Amino acid sequence: MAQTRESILDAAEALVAEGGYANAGMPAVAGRANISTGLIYRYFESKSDLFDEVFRRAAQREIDACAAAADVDLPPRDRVQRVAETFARRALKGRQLAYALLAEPVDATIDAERLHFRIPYRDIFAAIIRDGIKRGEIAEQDADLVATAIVGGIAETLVGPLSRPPEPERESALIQGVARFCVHALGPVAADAASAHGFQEKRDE
Amino acid sequence: MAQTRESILDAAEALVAEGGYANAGMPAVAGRANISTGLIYRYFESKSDLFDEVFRRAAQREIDACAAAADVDLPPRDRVQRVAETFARRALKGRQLAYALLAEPVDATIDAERLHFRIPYRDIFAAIIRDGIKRGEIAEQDADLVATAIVGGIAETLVGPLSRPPEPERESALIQGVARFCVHALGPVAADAASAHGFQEKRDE
DNA sequence: GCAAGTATTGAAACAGTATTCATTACTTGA
DNA sequence: TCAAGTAATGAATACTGTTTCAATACTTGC
Repeated sequence: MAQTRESILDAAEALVAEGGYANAGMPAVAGRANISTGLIYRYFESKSDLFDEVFRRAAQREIDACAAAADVDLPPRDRVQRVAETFARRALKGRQLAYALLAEPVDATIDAERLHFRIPYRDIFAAIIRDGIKRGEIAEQDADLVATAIVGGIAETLVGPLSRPPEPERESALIQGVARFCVHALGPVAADAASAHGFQEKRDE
Repeated sequence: MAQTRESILDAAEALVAEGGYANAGMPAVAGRANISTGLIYRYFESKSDLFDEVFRRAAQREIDACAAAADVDLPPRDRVQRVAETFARRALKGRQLAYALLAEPVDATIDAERLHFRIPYRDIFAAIIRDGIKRGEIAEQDADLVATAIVGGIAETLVGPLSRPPEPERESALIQGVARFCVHALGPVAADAASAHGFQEKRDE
């Protein structure tokens, strides 16, 4: 029954969202789903098989939300800002799950899944950057590299706060700061506007 | 004998540098150091105790090198660039060890050590940024946040290349790209020079 | 050369989980 | 109601390394 399969996935995700991956052993998943341990193995080859899917589903929701934030008719810098804010805001809402997706130590196999998870983020930013370069609003540069660095920067900035107890009063400043960082990382506007007026970029090319 | 202790640390680090943490079981460490497995436990409480120290020592060398790169009488943006280049260049040289320090999945206890490892890097960048703000060469902003994001950006950018076979011909572009990203992340020069001439920053404060 | 103390050995014990599988309980079509 | 087939159980097992410890070999002071 496909319903049982879903309930296993839901149970596993709920456990991760509550206490992290460390909290999600197979007996615990089974208990949460009101089934026996052994039954899980009729639906999933192995534990990493199961959690690969758990992480992929959770990641996909995040990525969809960011893709939606990117899908607006605004200048590239605004779109980068929107995506960064969406990423950060949602992570701070789903703290434990976000932490598990971003940083919690897990098995090597699942860690591979986590690396995949960052690629769609990178691609969202990279697409915006390429568009910005085409329009002349962002200087020529390696879009993939900068997009990767932006994703890393956001993640690193969030890991600290996510690993500590929530501090709601600081969240808004954090989100703004992260977004600001991302826009800055795009570099100054194309050469005509900035470099002629004192923006120091002599070492960049 | 303190010499035995050293040889254990050296053996453990050598194994990590050759095949990653996964390659460094206690019997392997003992074999490499030409002692018995049990003896390690007269010098170290536990495996994570041992590897905490291995990682700390290795990290300290990297941090010292970056601190030295930061310790020059140059404008803040140049200093950021130097540190970033040093970080990236050294990581690409000591690939396997750098990967273990930056990203390889390890035990939860050792992972904590890895988080500590990034703090000194953050502090190096944060100090430069504060100095730059004081001098008016960098716009007012949360120095710790930006420094954290920069470290995350560098790390994320390196993880991919470090996890794949070396491609020496691309390394120089990678190092330059990373450094460029870091300088950009500092934002435009203070308001008087840039914002009056078209650099878009309206959403930043 | 002999104790007393210290370093070293390595095989065996242990721990924590994932995984299996013989058994039992359902479900369904005739 | 009864088979035949499928879902489900959960205690036993397998596995993967770390950690222990009784036994042994050194070292050093007397």
